[in-house]
Parts: sequence; structure tokens; C-alpha cells
Amino acid sequence: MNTNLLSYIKRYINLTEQEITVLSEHVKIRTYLKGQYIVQQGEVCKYESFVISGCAKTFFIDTEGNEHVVMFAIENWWTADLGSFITQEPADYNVQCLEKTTVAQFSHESLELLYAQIPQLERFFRIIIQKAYVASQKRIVRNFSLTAKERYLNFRKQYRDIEQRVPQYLIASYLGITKQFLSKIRAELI
Amino acid sequence: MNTNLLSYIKRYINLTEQEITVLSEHVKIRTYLKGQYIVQQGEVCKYESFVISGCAKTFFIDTEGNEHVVMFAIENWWTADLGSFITQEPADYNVQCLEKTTVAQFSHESLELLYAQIPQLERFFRIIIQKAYVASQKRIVRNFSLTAKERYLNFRKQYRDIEQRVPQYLIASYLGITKQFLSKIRAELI
DNA sequence: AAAGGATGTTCACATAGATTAACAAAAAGC
DNA sequence: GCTTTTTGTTAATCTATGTGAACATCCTTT
Repeated sequence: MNTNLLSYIKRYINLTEQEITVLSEHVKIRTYLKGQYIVQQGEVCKYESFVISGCAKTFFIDTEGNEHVVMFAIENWWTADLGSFITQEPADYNVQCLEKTTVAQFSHESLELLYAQIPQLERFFRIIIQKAYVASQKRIVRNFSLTAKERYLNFRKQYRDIEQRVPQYLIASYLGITKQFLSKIRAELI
Repeated sequence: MNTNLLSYIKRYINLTEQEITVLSEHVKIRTYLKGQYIVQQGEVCKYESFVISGCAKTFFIDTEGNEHVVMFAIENWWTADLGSFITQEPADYNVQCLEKTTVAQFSHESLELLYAQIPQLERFFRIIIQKAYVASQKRIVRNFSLTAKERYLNFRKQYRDIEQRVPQYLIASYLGITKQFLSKIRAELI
């Protein structure tokens, strides 16, 4: 059983040795190379993935063929197309690795089995999702009430570790602006 | 025990008669008049509220004093400042009734007690929040990839029942545009 | 070291949507 | 029924951000 994942789970719930064993039997560790896809738009999202090491972006291609970055995931973050995972219908998003990335994966069937065998996991995932939901709402609010420059500064403050690792044009996409405009903002800040 | 709430919960989990009794002991039914606040920015959000009848808006006032509508809630929707409810810290948002509104409320303490006594509720709220999270992510995506007109059309299609009940300028605020620009879009559509 | 691709910058011009202000229409109060 | 308040519209002007194209850097790979 991966220690990163285990200590992450233990922040929220307590598990017995036996439960940990059950859990570990249903988690699959997998490593993807830079550029590989964990989830592909149009295919069913098979796993919820916990990032052990590396970095991935979630994005989609709109009707005009433009790429939009929805989120990034680094160590100790979860990534998936949750809508697709829940309903087992085709994904709206892609998840692609920006570096060599190792993840711990839960399949849909495994997770349902685990919920039945370790009811505490319902609590664990409820808490995780609650936090993600709150963060998501805050992002909506920021997008409406802040300028591009303010959003960029906020991003830098909140995700400095991500900012160091991913190219500017992906950050621009995440912020909902063009790379040229981000470049202009960065120039102004010096 | 309110029938709306009960049948809503039964869509996701099965409860015994005894569990329903426990549940009903911890739910408070309350009616607010038009204009009253269920949650106030700056105060701790005491309840998660399930709307039985009526309509409410969630909004916040930014540093320039402008109001931004974050979401609406009508029959069978939940409303709260979830971030504040979870952490029991001051709320970022207001929830104000747009009509006379009756809600079923769960306090933080009640809910923790209920989770302990009816573990299935963890599952129920996990599922609810997962759906809310997915919807929230989709909204972020729409805000980035669609024009104001497209967002308005999408809103009309998805929330026709809300569109009928709330003034245009609140819809404009929800969409992140001015009421004047929404008016222009509406004129174009005829 | 040269060549090629990925990434970042600058600038001129275009546009979606904001702002201000005036007015129209509908709803609520008296 | 008339007045006041709330809600919705129109139009002129302004601004934040997008678009396209050219160029500059910086990694890779050979």
C-alpha cells in the first residue's frame, strides 16, 4: 500500500490493519510517461487517480478546436473526469501527463466494493469532494469578480509549486486568457 | 418528516422506519419571508438547507460593492455557504429569499450526530456533493468556452423554471454580465 | 555545432462586453 | 386610480482582452 495515499487517507479517517489490506488489494499503482493520457475525451473514465508523483493537466477541446485547461494535478491531488467516472458515460475531458507520473487508481467496481466493505470510505470521499466543490465555487467567483491580472496573482500565490512546473501557455489557458495577454501581464509586473 | 425531503433522500439510499424517526428529530422546518436572509456574509453558516418551497439566491458583495449572484435554489435544491458550514468560519456568501421560502435545515452538530447514527447518510451526501461538483466544473468550462449569448441560451434551456421566477438583472449577474448587455442579447434573439 | 520544435514576447488592430445616462414599462404601495 | 419603486431597454462611448503575425529564446535531437 502506497504510503503517500495511506497517510493522506489517515488525515480524515482511521483504518484498521485489516481494512488497509482490503484497500490495498483494490488499488492499482501505475506509471505514465510524459505525454500519455490517463483519461481521453470520448472514452469512459475508468479510474479515480491519486497522484503519487508527477503532474497532469485536465483539458478539453472545444468546437473550434481550442484547448482549455480545466485543472492541474500534482502530488497528493486526485484527478479524473468525475462526471464520466460516476455515470460511466464518455468523458468530456482529457487528463494528460506533463511529466512521468505515478498514480494510485480506483476502478468504479473496486470503489463500490470498497464502499460496501469499508463504509468509512464514504465519509472519506464525502469530505474530499466537499472540499473540491468549495474550491470549485470559489474559482467561479474569482473568474467573475477579478481581472485577469488579479487571477494570475492569485494563482501564483495559491499554486506556486504548479506555476514552476508547467509552461506559461497552459497557465494562461487555465486562467481563461491567451498566452499573449498573460505575457503582457507578466511584463507589467516587472 | 417532510415528504419532499424524504422522497428525495429515498432516491439515493434506503432508510428504515426507525432511521426516518431519528432523522426527523434532527431536521428543523423553517419558513422565511421574501427578502429574509438564510445565510449572511461574515456570519457562520449554521445550516444546510433543503428548499421545500420558494426560491433563494446566493450572492456576495465584492470589494467595489457590486453584487454577484453565485447560484439560485428552488424546490428540491440544497443551499448554504458550504465552505463556511464545513469549517464553521464566517461565510463568504449571502443566501437571501426571493419569495416566501420553506426549508428543511440540518445544523452542523445534528449532521455529525446523524452521520454517526445513520452511516448511510455519508453515502447520500457524498453522492449529492459529487453531482454538485460535476455541475460546478461544467459551469467553469462553459464560462471559459462560451460567449455570453451562448451561456444565456444554455441557462434558459437548463433552468427554464428558474428563469420564469427571477428578475433579468439577477440572471445577468449569475451569467457574469451586465443587465444592459443581457437586454441587448434578448433583443437580438427576437 | 546545427537544425528543429517548443515556448515566450511584442505590437498593431479588432471585438465582446462594461459604463453611463436617459427613458419606458411594470409592479407595489397608498 | 395615482405615485413611487423596481425592473427592463436603448444608445454612445470606453476598456479589457482577443487575434494574427513576426520574432526571440530555449531545449532537444542529431
